[in-house]
Amino acid sequence: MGCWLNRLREKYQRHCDSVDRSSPRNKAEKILQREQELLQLAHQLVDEVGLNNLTMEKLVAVSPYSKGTIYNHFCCKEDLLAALGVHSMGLCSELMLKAQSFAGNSREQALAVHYAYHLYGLLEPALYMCVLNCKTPSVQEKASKQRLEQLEKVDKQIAQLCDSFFQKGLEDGSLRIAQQDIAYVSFANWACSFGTNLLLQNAAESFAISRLTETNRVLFNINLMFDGMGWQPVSTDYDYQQSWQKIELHFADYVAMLN
Amino acid sequence: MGCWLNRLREKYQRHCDSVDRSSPRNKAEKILQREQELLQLAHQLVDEVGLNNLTMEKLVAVSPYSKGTIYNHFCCKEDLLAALGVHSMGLCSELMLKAQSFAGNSREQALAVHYAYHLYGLLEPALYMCVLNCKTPSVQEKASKQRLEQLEKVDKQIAQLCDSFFQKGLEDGSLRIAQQDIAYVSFANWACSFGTNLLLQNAAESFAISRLTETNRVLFNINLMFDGMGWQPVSTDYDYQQSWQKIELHFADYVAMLN
DNA sequence: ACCTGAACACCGTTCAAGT
DNA sequence: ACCTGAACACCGTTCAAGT
Repeated sequence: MGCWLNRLREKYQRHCDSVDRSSPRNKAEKILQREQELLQLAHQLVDEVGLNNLTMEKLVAVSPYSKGTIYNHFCCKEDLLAALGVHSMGLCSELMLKAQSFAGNSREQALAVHYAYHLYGLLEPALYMCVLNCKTPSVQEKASKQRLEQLEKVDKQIAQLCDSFFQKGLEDGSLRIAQQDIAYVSFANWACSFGTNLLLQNAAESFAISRLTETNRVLFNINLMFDGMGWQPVSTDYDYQQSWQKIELHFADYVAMLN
Repeated sequence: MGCWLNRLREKYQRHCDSVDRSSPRNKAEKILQREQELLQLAHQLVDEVGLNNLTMEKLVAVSPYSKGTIYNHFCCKEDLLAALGVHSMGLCSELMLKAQSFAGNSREQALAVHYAYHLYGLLEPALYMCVLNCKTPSVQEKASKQRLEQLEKVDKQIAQLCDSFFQKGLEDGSLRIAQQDIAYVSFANWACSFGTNLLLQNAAESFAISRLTETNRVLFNINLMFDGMGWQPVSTDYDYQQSWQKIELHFADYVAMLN
C-alpha cells in the first residue's frame, strides 16, 4: 500500500477531532450523524481531488471507519455520488430560496434565482457537476432506491421553487403567458441557465467563449430568454445590469466565500 | 482473468475481418489508419457499455493489438477520451454543415443547425457526453498536447460555422444586432441548445421535464431565444413548427438511423 | 447486530524482453 | 524502431471472522 493513503489520512486528522459527535439520542440518529460526517468528508475530498478522482478507497482513508462501514452507508460508489448530489442540491436550493427576499420586481427576482444558480456553480464547481453526474445511466442504475427517491424529491422542490417566480410574474401582469405554459417557460430557463453555467465553467478557454469580453454573459443570455417571453420591463427599457449589482449585494455573504 | 474479456473479444471478431486495411502508402499512414480503426472500436464500445465503463483494458480486448501498442496511440485514458471527442465533434459538424443547404429564410436555417445538434444528441448520446467530458480538468490536464490542439481546432470550426448563420441574418436585415454582438448571441444560442439537449437526454424523468407534454421542447426554447433577439419573423408571426417538419425531411437520411 | 480488513477481480500504466 | 504482455499500484466490492 502506497504512502499517499497515509498522507491523505494525516491531512484529515484534524477533522476527526473537530467533528460534532454530540449525544446521538438513539442508534438511528447515530447512523444518520455518521452519514452526514462521511458526506462532509466526501465533499472536502471532491473539492480537493475533483469528482473524477473521488474513490471509495480515499473516503475510507480519510474517514475513521473501515470499508465495510462505508459500504453500510453507501451500497456502491454511485450511491455515494447520488448522496453527494442530494447534498449539493440542498445547498443550491438554500441559495435559490434567498432570491425570494430580494426587493425588486418579479423579473428581477427571477433574475436573482439565476444569480443564485450561477453563484452556486462558482462556489461549488465540483458539486455542480455532481448533480449532472447523478442523471447518468450508471448512477441511475446502481444507486439505492431510497437515494434516488431523495434525489427526485429535491429535484421537484427546486423545480417548484423556480416555477413560483414565473407565477409571480403572471400574477402581477408583467408576464403574459398561459398558466399551463409556466412549466415550459420554467424548463427553458433552467436549460439556458444550466447550459450557460456549465459552458462558462468548463469551456472557458474554448474559442466561442474566450473571445467574449468581460461583459456579463449570464445576464446577457437570461435577458434574451426573458425578453423572448415578453417579460416586462424588457431589457431595452430597464437597467438590469444595475439590478445584477444589487442582487450581488443581496448575496454578499456568499460572494465573500469566493475570496 | 475473467471470461468476460473473451466474450467481448469474440463479439468483435467480425470487425477484425471486415476492417479496411488497404495498402497504407507508408509507415505514418499505417499508424493513422490503425488509430482510426481503434477510434471506431472505441466508439462501438462506448455505445455498448457507456462512457463511464469504457476502459483501456476493454479496448485492448476488442482490438487485435496489445496494451503497449494502444498506449503508443493514446498516452493515457484521457487521451483516448479526447480523441473520441474530436471524432464526435467531427460527426457533429458534418450534421451542422448540412443545415446550410436547407431552403428557408435565415432564421429557419439557424433553426436547422439547432435541429442538427439535437439530432446528433439523439443519434450519439454517448459521444455527445464525451465532448463535455473533454472539457473537464482531468482530460485537459492529461491528454496529449496535440490532441488538445485538435480539440481546439474543431471547436473553433464549429463556433465559426454557428456564427455564420447569424451573419446571414444580419446581412438580410432580419436580425438587427451589432456586428460585434454576434459572438454573444452565438454563445447564448449554443448554451441554450446545449443545456436543453443535455437535460432532455439525461433528466427526462425529472419532475421539471416529465410533466411537459410532447410539445416540441427544443423548438420552444429556441423560439424564445430567437424572439428575444428580435429575429424576424418572430414566432407569433410564423409557423416554425412547420419549418421544423420540413427540416426533419431535409435530414431524413440521418433520422432514419434512429430506427 | 454491527464492524473489520483480507481477498479478489478489474483497471491504468510502465518497461524489460523480444522481433 | 516497434510490439508484447508480465508486473505493479490502485480501486470497487464482498464476506468470513471478530466484537
